[in-house]
Amino acid sequence: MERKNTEGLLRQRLKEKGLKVTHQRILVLSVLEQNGGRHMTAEDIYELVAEDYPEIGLATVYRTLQLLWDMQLVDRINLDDGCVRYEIGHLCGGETKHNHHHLICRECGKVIPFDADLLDDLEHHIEKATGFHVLDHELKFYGLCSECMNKTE
Amino acid sequence: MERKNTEGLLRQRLKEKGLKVTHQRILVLSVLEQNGGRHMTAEDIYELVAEDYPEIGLATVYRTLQLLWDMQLVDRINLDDGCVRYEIGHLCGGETKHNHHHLICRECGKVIPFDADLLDDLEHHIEKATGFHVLDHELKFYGLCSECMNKTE
DNA sequence: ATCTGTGCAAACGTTTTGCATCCTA
DNA sequence: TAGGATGCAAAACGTTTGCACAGAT
Repeated sequence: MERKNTEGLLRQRLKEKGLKVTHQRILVLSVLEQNGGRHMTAEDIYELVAEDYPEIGLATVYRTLQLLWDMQLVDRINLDDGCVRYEIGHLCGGETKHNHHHLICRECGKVIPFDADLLDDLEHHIEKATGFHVLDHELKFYGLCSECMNKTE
Repeated sequence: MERKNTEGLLRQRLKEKGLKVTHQRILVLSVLEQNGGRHMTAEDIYELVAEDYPEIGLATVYRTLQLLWDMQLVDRINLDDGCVRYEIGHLCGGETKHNHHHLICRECGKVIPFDADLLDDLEHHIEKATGFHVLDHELKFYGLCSECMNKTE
C-alpha cells in the first residue's frame, strides 16, 4: 500500500493557504503519525510532543489540531468520555482506511473497535439524494459487551 | 403506527428499580415527547420545564437525562458543538424510528437530518461476529453542503 | 419514618481566548 | 521587517458533585 509523505502534504497545504510551517505543527502531526492506531486526546499529544519540545503550550496543540482537521489531515472521534480524540487522517495513507467504527458498552464503558466497510453505498446515495458531498463519517454502536451481558442475565 | 404511553413506561421502569416517581422526571420526559423532532440540550429542556415548574434546577435536569438514558427512554446525540443533545427514545414509539442520521457541513456547520435504514444488517453482523449486543447507534457524515460546495468551487 | 431526590452553589475538566512576545517568510 | 504563530494565564463552557433540605413511598 502506497504511503504518502505526510509532512510534505502539510507543508504544501500550509503554503497554499499562506500559513507558516512551524516546528509545533510538524511535531503534532508527526506524533499522530507515529501513533497510528490510537485515539489521542489533545493532552496525550501535548505530553508526547513535550518530550522533544518542552516549551510547547497546550493551547498551541488545540489550535494546531483544529487547523489539521480543517485541512483534513487528521480525523476526529468523540467517544463520549468528555474529550475529543484525534488520529492521523485516512487521506494521509495510514493503514486504517477509516472503515473502523466503535462499539461502546453502556454498562462498563469499554470501547471496542470494529472494522466494516458497508458505508460507501450509503455515501453515494446521500450525494445523489441531497447534493451533500461526504468527506468522512463517524459511526458508533451503543449496547452491551459480551461480559456485561453475561453478568446482567 | 402504535404509540406507547411514555409516562406509563417511565412509571413502570422506576417502580421496577425501586426509584421514585417525581414531577421533575415526568416533566423532563414530557418536554422531550412534545418536541419529538428536535435535538435538545439540557439547557433547552431546563428552560421549557421551568415554564411550568420554575423551581426545577439545572442539575436535576442533567441527573434526570442520565437516568432516562440509562433506562433507554431517550436517545443521545453529539453534534460536536460542545454539548450533548437528547431526543425522545426510539423505543418509546416516537414517529422517528431512529434511522435518521446527520450530515454536518464542515464549512458552515449546518446539520442536515437524513433518513436511511441500511444499518440493521450491519448490527446483526456485529452481534454474530463479536457477541456485542447492539441497542442503538449514532451515525454522522462530515462534508460540504451543496451551498458551500458552490461557494468554494 | 425512611431514604431517595432535589436545589443551590461550588468544583471540575476540557477547550478557548487575550495579549505580549517570538519567529517564519 | 511584518504579520502570522506561540506560550502563558485567565476565562469560558458544559457538566458533575457535596450537602442540607424536601418529598415520595
